[in-house]
Amino acid sequence: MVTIRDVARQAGVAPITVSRVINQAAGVNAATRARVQQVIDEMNYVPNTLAKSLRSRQSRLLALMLSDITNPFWTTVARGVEDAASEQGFHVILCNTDEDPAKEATYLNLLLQRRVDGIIIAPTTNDLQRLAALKRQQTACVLIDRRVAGFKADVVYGDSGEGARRLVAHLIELGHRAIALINGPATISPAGDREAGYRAALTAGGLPVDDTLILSGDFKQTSGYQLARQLLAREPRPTAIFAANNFIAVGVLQALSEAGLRVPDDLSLVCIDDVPHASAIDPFLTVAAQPAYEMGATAARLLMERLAAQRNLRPRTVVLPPELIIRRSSGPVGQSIA
Amino acid sequence: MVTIRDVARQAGVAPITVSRVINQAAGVNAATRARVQQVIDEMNYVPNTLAKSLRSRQSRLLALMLSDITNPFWTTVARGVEDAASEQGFHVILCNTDEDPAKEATYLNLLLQRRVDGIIIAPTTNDLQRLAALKRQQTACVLIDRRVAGFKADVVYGDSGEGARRLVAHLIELGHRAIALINGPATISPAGDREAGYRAALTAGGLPVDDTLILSGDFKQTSGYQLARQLLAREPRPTAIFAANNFIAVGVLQALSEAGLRVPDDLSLVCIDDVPHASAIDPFLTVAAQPAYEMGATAARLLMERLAAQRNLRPRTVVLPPELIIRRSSGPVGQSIA
DNA sequence: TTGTACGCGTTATCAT
DNA sequence: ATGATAACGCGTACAA
Repeated sequence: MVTIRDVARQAGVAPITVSRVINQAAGVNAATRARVQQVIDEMNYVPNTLAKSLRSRQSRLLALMLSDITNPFWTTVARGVEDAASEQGFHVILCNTDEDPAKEATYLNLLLQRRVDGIIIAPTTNDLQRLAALKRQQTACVLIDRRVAGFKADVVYGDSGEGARRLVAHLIELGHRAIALINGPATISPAGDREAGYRAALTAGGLPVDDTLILSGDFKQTSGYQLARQLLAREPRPTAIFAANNFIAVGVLQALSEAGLRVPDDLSLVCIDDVPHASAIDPFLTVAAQPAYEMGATAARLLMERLAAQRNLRPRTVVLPPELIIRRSSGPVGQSIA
Repeated sequence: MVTIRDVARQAGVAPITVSRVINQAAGVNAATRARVQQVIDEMNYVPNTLAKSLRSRQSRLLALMLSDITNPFWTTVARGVEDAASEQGFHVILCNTDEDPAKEATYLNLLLQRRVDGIIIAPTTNDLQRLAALKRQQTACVLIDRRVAGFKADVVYGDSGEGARRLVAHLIELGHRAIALINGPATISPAGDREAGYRAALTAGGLPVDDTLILSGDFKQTSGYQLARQLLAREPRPTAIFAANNFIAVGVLQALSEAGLRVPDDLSLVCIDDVPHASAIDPFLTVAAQPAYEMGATAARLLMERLAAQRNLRPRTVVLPPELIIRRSSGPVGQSIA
């Protein structure tokens, strides 16, 4: 493998001069620069980022730790992160935690060893302790989608509380009174936000909150499916379901389909996070779409800004608004409502 | 930051001994090992992978270059790669090329500088020259989903030619005779395979091939939408459309929806690659699903196996079979067929 | 403008 | 079983 020394020898200059040419640093005679550049090309010299990083103490490597790259929401976040990062020559390591704290810990460990410059993470739990290693190693960090009380870091999340409020208000406006909530795990902030928004909307609409209509599982299709089955077995059954994310909504649809029920004729369904291509496939679903791409890009930019800053920046919080997408006015409410 | 020397000094041993403890190498007295380990824990020592990689000449870093992380097919591939890699302590850098050769070249360059151990790539074109740098730098490589004639590397792809054949045979069995193909760019091998499968199925079914029914764009929704509109304007219009991938199919659905046409009543639609959650949303679509997760995991394993091998392995090719998923027998053929 | 000397943190090699 | 030395490839600090 060709090294900077080989190039230097061949060009008849010192290694540092080659270094200056590579990094487009000032202080190199134009003629010298041209000659060195030519040798670089001729020899197919490829600078070694590893050595450079070791020396400069920055890897230009970010990590994105999320719960499920299969979910279009996270996919879009990842794209936002990746685009923003590559604009500034950063690379992104992708890590799937699967909501598993053990996996999360293992990854975190390895990433710190690798000296990534920063980590964008959607923590599996709101446990402050789990992120302590980041502080110890002084690795920059941005929380995405999920807040962790007491953890000093930049935070980027969608205002899903507001999204929840508007979705439920929409249902109330359509005449629904028995609106169920199928939520994710209470240990992460968006679940709390969404339940709060749900409660606020009911109260604002003059409706009582029926705690038995609030179910909690995780943010996956299976969970949505199982909890929906529980709801559908009730007598009378709710006339509308608010699914706390897109995968839960898909699970609900699966349960409805099995029960021979249709949306919106038999039951209304709304959720947080868009279901991509839903409009092309079956445009019934009203959703509060979070600006996933923006969330990712914003997180990456905050992180890189922090890395570039000379002094320590104060932790910043960015809350992005959701977009309500009403694909079809949910039509008449089903029969179980008087 | 604590270094291996700091630990060594504190534990009263040489750095190399600490190294042996970290790497669980043989040749360290149990008592010494325990003492060193204790110091490591006390001092919160985090080994520096950068330095390790520089010295050992391996980064335990893979890269995955694909065209669109937004497509569920690629998402699933990515997950397979990531899972297989992390099993062996490798990290994965994710790169979106957007089918843009310039982006691809830029990424490739940066990845080589970073000394990634290997690259899994779905090349934007079948241009051998574009991958020459990989050879020069002797960086291991696995082609995924797309072959490049003359490029000596492991290849993993789905047998989408067979998938195409079976899908079209299915349509013929249902009585269709005017079956259109909306394909991706001819410059990449899966597009060629799918057209070949399409032609083979028609011929085997005793039907003539009408070249005007074969349209080619790219593998994105917009392309599928536009080409579908062209097809629908024809008189008589085809009774079935074979979309060469899932995003094209979604574009077709969009066009159909705008035209007030329904699947399968007015027109049949089949495609390569699954549309996730389609079954829960509207189970009409017959697809030939490629084993995306397996493809990713296989590619990663081939790559890591090659890295671990002492000697040079011959290039290997793995072709994985598609799975035909018939979500609902496509029902009676529309009226435009006699 | 260009160059010399050294260090970043680790491991390979060889020695004890 | 343990250690001394050098080297991986580059950039900083300082010198010329």
